Amino acid sequence: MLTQPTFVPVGTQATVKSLTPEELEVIGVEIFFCNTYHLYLRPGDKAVKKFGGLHKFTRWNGKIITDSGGFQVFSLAKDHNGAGNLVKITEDGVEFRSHLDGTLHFFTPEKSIQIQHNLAADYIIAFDECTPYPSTKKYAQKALDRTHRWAIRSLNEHQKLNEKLGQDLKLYGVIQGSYYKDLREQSAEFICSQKFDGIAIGGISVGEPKEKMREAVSYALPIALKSNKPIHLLGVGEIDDLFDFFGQGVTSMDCTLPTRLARGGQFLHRTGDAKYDLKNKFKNQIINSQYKFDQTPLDPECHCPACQKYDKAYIHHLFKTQELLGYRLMTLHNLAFMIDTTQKIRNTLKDGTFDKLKYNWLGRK
RNA sequence: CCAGCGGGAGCCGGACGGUUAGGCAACAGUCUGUAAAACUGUCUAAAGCAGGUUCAACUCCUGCCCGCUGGA
Repeated sequence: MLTQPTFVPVGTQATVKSLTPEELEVIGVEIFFCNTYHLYLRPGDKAVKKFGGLHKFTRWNGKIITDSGGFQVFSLAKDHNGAGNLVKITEDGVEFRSHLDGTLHFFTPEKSIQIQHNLAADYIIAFDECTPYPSTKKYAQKALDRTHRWAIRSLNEHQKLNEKLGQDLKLYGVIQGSYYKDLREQSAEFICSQKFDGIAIGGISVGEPKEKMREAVSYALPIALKSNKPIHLLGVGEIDDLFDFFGQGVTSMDCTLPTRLARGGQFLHRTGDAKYDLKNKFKNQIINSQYKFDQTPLDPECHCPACQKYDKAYIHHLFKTQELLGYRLMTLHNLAFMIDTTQKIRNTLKDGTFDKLKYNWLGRK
């Protein structure tokens, strides 16, 4: 299991977009996140199984964690550019309409776990329902109870398959409960009482104000910590989040942000002793005209291959011209920035200077 | 010199006797378990020039100017 603060990049379709596994290794990535729903649709979990699992398929020597498809219960249910509702939730499971061709698919907790065992990542996640923000308490309670029943079904199926297939995958249970204190506590108690290998906190970063997100975590985290199991935050990863949550004992978090920001043209950086700027949040747009003649690296202190060799003017140009290399260099850099920052947090948590580092970065405790 | 076609934002360009696109570029912003190399916003002005017809002209007519193509 993961034992120290780890940032987990997202590689939904068995690839961290634009980078090779070798490049991930170079910048210090230890693990990335794949998605059950997407890989079930393409190339199909059976196909991946035939290839010998995700590690052999991708040639990635590090760790892999797969999400259960639970987030898609939330994501595909949202109106997306006028597209209709693609999911239907029942006690037994969730009916998905493929976003690719509209075909119907039904995920039960058992099915999600079966797919994940076929994909054969190192860590897998119980099937849950990620409730939207805002949700009424009545609905949040109903969804939570259902998620708990699904948790047990996931756990049972998982234990069965580990035994049957001679695998040793580790399973995370997911705490839900929306933004209600008692529900979060109730969920944390329940999930921690089960035989999960790790505890994930989900249903956060779904469009709520950041304060709300911190609150939701604060309800569940103290209980989760008592379990002495690794704690994963699902879908969290702004720079301040790394400090706030790793600092409180969270073991890992995954987030699409650094890779997605990179493709959107925003680079993460910290120049000198700049305090956390609520406005720019350590990021800037490389396509802005101010960088056209800027011959300094994205971040002068960064040791990633992109920063060692290339300057902003060049990457600015690559983005202006929509050249593929631009997306690659920016992704490389943003991930390296996340990994390096996490490494600093690891180090200072060990030597007792974490608070100082955090204050230095964020200008607050 | 003759003929044909054409002249509209920085560029391309549809339509149309009324209220009048759209795209690109430019500039800025947004993104937290990826339906995302995406999305949003700003720029929203004019019709080569001079007349004419009309209640109303970018649109129809005349002349001139300029460009492209073809022909002498």
